[in-house]
Amino acid sequence: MSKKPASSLDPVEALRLDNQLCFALYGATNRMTRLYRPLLDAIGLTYPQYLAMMVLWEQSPRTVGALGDALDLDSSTLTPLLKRLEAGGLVERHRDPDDERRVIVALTDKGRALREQAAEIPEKLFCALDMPLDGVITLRERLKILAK
Amino acid sequence: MSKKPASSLDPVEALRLDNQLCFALYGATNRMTRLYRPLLDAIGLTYPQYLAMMVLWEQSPRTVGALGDALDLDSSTLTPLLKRLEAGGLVERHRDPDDERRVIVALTDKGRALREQAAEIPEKLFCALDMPLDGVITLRERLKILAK
DNA sequence: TGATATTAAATCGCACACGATTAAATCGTT
DNA sequence: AACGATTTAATCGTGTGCGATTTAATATCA
Repeated sequence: MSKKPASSLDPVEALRLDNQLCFALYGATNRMTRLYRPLLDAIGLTYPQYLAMMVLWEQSPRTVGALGDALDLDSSTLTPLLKRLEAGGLVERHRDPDDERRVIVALTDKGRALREQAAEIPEKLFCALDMPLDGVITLRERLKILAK
Repeated sequence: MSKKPASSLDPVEALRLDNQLCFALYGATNRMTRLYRPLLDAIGLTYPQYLAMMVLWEQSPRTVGALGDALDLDSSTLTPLLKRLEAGGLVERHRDPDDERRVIVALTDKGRALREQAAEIPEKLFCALDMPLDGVITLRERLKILAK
């Protein structure tokens, strides 16, 4: 029973894959994306597009910057994503007349209507997760701390 | 105090961003990547490349398929990544003589040597995380369950 | 044996992420 | 007003992820 504590400075042990939080996070993210894919395919969204739509369903219109703050993404990622949502008729983009540097993103009727079709997704995903609710909540809260 | 339980079927509440495990996971993964970046830049690896190298430091050689099982990635992602590691002189790739369908990936001396430089990364990252050790361990174990 | 099925990796196309740079608009200070 | 600094998106290049297809090698079984 001479097992060293998990805070061991032993570099070999420290590098083992099983010990890595990063790897657990990576695997969990991969699985989450796979679980969402069939549900999101049905409404024609990718996973990041779905997250962006959730932000907009909470509040629209929003500037690209405000969207980026909510999603922790910058314009180099968001601009092409939003152009695809625009091409799909879900959002409109136009410069803010009060400050031409800003671009305002607003849901279209079609974008708002999509919310109804998306409404069943969280419940379906929870079932697919097959994890007790309190486990999900604990995990989510710890992840929020990690995400700062 | 009439707050509904978190398992509520109310679609509006269910879709709220704050309630989404997927979003917490997304944010945590983003932050983790940002924390790793400066550490990995110093040894010339990207985050997925670092994960692949960890798998190889545990056991080399391995086939592309075995690497994919460990990382939960398929050849369409791994092949280009491995070619970049090969271009950097960290691994060698060659067909398995016993089964020409397989490709064997093996660390080079340079690839093995990199392990020493990477040895300090987990400790540095743990410090950057600023989360108590038991919190990290609990989180990691719950994520492993999620990743199945 | 020989036709067919299966397996393993590579290839291709699309959609992120993100660092670095660019371009335009606004702000701040004098 | 004027000019440099800052802010905001967009653009560009590199590196993932992954579904779908392709190619080559091996396995299966009539």
